[in-house]
Amino acid sequence: MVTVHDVAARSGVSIATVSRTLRSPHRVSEETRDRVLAAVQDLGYQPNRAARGLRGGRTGVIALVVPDIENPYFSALTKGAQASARERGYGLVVVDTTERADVEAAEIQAVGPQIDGIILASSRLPDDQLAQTAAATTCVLVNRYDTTDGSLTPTVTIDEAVGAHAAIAHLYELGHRRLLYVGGPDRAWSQARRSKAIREAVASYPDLALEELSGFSPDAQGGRNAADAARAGGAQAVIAYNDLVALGLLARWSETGIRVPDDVSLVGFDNTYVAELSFPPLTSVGADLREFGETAVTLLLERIDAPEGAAERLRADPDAVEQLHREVPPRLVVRSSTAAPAR
Amino acid sequence: MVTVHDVAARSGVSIATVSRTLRSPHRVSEETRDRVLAAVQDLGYQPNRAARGLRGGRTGVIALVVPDIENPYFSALTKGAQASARERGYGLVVVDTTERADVEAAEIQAVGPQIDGIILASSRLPDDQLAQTAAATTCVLVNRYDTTDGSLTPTVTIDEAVGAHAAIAHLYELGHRRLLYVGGPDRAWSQARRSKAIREAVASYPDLALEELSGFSPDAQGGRNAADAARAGGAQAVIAYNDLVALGLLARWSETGIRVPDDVSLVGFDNTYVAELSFPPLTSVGADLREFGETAVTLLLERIDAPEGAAERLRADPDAVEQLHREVPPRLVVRSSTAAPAR
DNA sequence: ATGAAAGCGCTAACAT
DNA sequence: ATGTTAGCGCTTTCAT
Repeated sequence: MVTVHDVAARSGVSIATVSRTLRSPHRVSEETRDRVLAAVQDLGYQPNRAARGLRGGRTGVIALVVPDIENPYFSALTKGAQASARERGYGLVVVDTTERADVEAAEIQAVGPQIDGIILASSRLPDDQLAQTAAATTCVLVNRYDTTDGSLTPTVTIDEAVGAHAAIAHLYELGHRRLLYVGGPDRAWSQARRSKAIREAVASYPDLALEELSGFSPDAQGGRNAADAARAGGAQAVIAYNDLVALGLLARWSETGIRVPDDVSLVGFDNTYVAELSFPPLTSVGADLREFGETAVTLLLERIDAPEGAAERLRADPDAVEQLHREVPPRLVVRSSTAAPAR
Repeated sequence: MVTVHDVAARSGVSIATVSRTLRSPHRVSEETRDRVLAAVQDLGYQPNRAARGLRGGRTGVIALVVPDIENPYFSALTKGAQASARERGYGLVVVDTTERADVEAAEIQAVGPQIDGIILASSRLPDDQLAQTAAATTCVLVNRYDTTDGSLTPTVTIDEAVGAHAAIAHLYELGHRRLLYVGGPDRAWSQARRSKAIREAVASYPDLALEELSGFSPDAQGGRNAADAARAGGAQAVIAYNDLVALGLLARWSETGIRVPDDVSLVGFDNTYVAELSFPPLTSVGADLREFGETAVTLLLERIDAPEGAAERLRADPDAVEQLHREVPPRLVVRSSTAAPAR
């Protein structure tokens, strides 16, 4: 292992100068700097993160906590976060909580002291625990708000209203007037928001009817379970909680001879890559998830690098508070699971 | 932050005793141990990994390097590795190389010194670079061998022969006699092995005919691209390089009115969760990928914890060398994409 | 502009 | 069985 001492010896300076050259180059003469950097290069010196972390209180590592890394939504998010963290010289530790709040809490506890910050994606923690975590750690929330008054926890969310309007407008223009929303688990934070956004979007069209089913697990099995009930009401178009639910609906319908989009149009949410895997490929509403992950990392690193007392300054500045919350507008991607209703 | 000093003060012992209580409990009197552990509990003490790493040369972190975390194969692998690492008190840093060998090399370089070991999954490195990396770091290879003579790099692979035989036997028993294998990229390490295993399995049936197409990208697009050519030869059953390719074939065939399994049977590889997403769901051959990830972590930690000189002892013991290489037998999971050929 | 030295939290000799 | 202490590699005052 190459250390500062090796570099110092090689370039004929003290270890302090080596450190300075790397951390604050302007405080070192140009001549010395060149010599040191050359030695760094020659020796392939890599500062030891553990040592740096010990001294400076920073570890150069952040954590991303997700409910299920196998879910395409979170793997896309992880991909973006990972790339962004790497680019900025941070390591990314991934924690999969297997959808369990207790595991999530335990892991935050265990990993918290060893890292510079946490990204909590679709946290399953109850509100009070979330607020407590947000207060105790440097963290960024994805797909969830800290509902505490005056909370300064940075947040990245989807603008559900934009997404819902895009989906509803698309179906309306195709000529559908009887819609059905197949929702996710009633306890899910996104389910409440998404459902509300869809109801509001529908309400802006006086001649649109909306039914709603909910309580299905947010995966393909949930869609399969919903499939028969979803056809009972005679809706012309179905909007699913997410792409996996949509694929479940599609699979079960295919078994029973119901054709998409001939018999019923189908729209998914999140626009994950699985939307392109099915036949027909799925029309879906979603933001760029990788970008989503990148944004979360950016926000977190801003937080980490913020000088002490920045929070107080923020609290005073209402504009800055807005900066903390990024609400990303999703796009509608039309594929062939939606079409005009049969006459 | 709670340190050993806080725990020591609280329990009225020295910091050394605190450390001992945690590292080697048997070297501490039972009475003291209880007192220290109580203090640890009360204060919520968490040993600082950076400090421990600095002292002992261990960081408590391992890295998993994958070509693409969004690929369901690697996200399942990651899930297993993550769970296993966490269980044993290790952090897991995930690195996504976006399928690029240069990124992979650079990341191994950057991350190597800061961690205790690396799991290289489906490495895209050329043989010589891989051998060099394997020699220079504590690492475990997944889905790839270090071809160096006498290499002691632990390896986890799929037993392709078992998988191929299972798939071919299944199709044979259904009555198919004309088969087609749609292979992946010609340069891919798995493609060569899989293709060979399939040819050998087919050869054990005198009345089986096998065609082969290859060079397709290992994703749904690759499958779509292969779809038309795959029908040209008139094969009764198609075996795809992996599930994504199979889904691509399926999607394109559905567009053109070709029905699975009525017109052609279809088998995927890897048995990822996407195999269950399609209609019809995919018959697929694969090992339990989470277990695969767990095995890799186990092997790596054994390596990390191995005392100095263990390598020499290993080299002397031919049985132990076998232990280094785990070849996992996959299972065939029959779903409805395979059926007897129409008469 | 540069160097000497303290110390981050921990573990492992060494001493008692 | 327990305490004292050196030192891992680094950053950061404080001197010079």
